Amino acid sequence: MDQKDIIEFCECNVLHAEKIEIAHKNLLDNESISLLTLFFKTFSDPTRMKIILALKETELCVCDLSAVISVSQSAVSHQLKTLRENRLVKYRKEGNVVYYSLDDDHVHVLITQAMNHIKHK
Amino acid sequence: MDQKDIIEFCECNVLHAEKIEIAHKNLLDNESISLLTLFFKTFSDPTRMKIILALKETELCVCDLSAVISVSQSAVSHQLKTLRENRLVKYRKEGNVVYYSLDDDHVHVLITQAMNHIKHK
DNA sequence: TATCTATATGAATGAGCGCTCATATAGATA
DNA sequence: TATCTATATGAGCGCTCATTCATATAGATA
Repeated sequence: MDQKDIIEFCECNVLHAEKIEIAHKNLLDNESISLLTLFFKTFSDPTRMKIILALKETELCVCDLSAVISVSQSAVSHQLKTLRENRLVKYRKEGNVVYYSLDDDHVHVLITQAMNHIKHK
Repeated sequence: MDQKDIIEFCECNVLHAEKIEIAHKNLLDNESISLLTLFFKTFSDPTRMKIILALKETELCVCDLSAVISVSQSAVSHQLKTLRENRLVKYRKEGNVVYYSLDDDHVHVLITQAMNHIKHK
């Protein structure tokens, strides 16, 4: 997209060409934007956040998770599916019990940083 | 909440008391969970993400933002309101032009880390 | 094989939210 | 003062999604 196309989109006239050019360089392609926002969306639900926190140190079966975070088994299963699809949890089966654990430990680094950000506001 | 209350919530019986205790210690209070998930939710919308990326190096007026990310002025204004309420952007007025900038530079550290996480999957 | 149990999943529902459209507001200028 | 411009905002619409409820599935046990 060149400068002319950018400027023609806007309905007003107070455009700052140099700043726009700088800003434009920091944008990402649509696929990256999509991946990024979907990633953050995974952390934007209380039930999923509780699951991730609960799994910080130990694996848990679905029943354990349901009990610890006080959410119905079905709701937990639905959210585990989302977390699985986003590769944030993995699981192992033992009989008909399924044990879930974090697929990526350093996810908690992100959460901790977010927490610090909130506290300092 | 004591162990008994936790266990009574669940409808099945495969509970692992020791693991549950460990998991329970890592949970946060409801207010912290709410703050955390709301924070992440702010980053889960493509328009808001584009605004944050565009403001990485330079301030921009609403018109610039609208042009750079190819979103209507009204939609940009609505999302800027959300970003303002979450203290992620600040603004200064000059006449009837409003210049927005990031209120917290190290937000980009979080985004970069999320990006790395996605790439390594 | 028949049943019990742990988990998964489809459908339906209701709440949240991002957009558009119309309009309000505030500052600048004639 | 009257109008023009940049931005803000309320209402309404359509879509997404988290939950519940009912049921399916798979492994274990009798």
